[in-house]
Amino acid sequence: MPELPEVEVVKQSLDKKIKFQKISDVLVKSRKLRFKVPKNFNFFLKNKKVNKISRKSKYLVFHLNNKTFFIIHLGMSGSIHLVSKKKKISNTNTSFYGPLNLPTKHNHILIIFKNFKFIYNDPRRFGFIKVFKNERKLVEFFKNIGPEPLSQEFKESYVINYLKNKEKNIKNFLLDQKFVSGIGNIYSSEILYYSQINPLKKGKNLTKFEIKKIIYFSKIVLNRAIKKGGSSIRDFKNTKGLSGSYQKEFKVYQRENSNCLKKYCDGKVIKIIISNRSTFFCNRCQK
DNA sequence: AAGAGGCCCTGATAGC
DNA sequence: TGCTATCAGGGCCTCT
Repeated sequence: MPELPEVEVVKQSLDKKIKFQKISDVLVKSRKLRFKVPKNFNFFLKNKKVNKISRKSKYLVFHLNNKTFFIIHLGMSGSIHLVSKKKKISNTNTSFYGPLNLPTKHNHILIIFKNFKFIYNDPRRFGFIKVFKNERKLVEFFKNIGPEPLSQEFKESYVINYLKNKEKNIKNFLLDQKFVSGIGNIYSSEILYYSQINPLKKGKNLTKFEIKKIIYFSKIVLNRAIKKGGSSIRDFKNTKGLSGSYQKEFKVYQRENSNCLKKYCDGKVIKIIISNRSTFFCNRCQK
């Protein structure tokens, strides 16, 4: 689920609520995530304060007061819930992502604060948690992560140089976190729709103008999605309020066989599989 | 070295 | 009702 906009929305909500709060305990119900939850996770967090939460790519980064860090990646199905300890769970449960009601299954990690519980839920267990003893180790972990699409680094000269002579198609490049970090399967299709580029087009064949459009619309689409609280699909029918609404603005994603929404284009949205991932585009106006 | 494909896991949904 | 197959928003690893 979570691509850059969703993780950013979670980060913003969390930062407000748990900044400067002290962790009183950690309960690991299941260590079996994408990578094993470290054995010292409880010891590492207990009695520390969360100074800050930031986002890097699709990772949430928790800055602890003794200059150590831990990160959470939500994988495909991870979500975070804050539950007030004082009032009844059913009334006060706050979901920053996913269903408003707290799931009963797959609540793998509980981080206990003074007045609330932080719950990491992840049915598919593709998410993971890692800890870092110092900033150097954290930076080392992120060394292969490419520039943020919303940053100045993601600019024309960088992209032109990167895609030069590359056979790989642009859809796969947008999913390649080493090239640009934070874009996933939904937003890659949406960005290419706005850019009017066929997802199968090879990196080396992109024109300067097309590269400009990709950079421009990456920023537009992602910023708009953040503003809309991210996208909630699959479970969006039974979520309210705090879940995102950008799915209402999808132009191609999950719109297979529908008419292209571009003015004066009478094409249809088609779905193809690229590297085992569904890809949606208009075969008339995306060239 | 670059690029394609398999795989980790559970749940929802479609089709029979 | 119940079976099986297919598909999900990610990314690491292996193979060519």
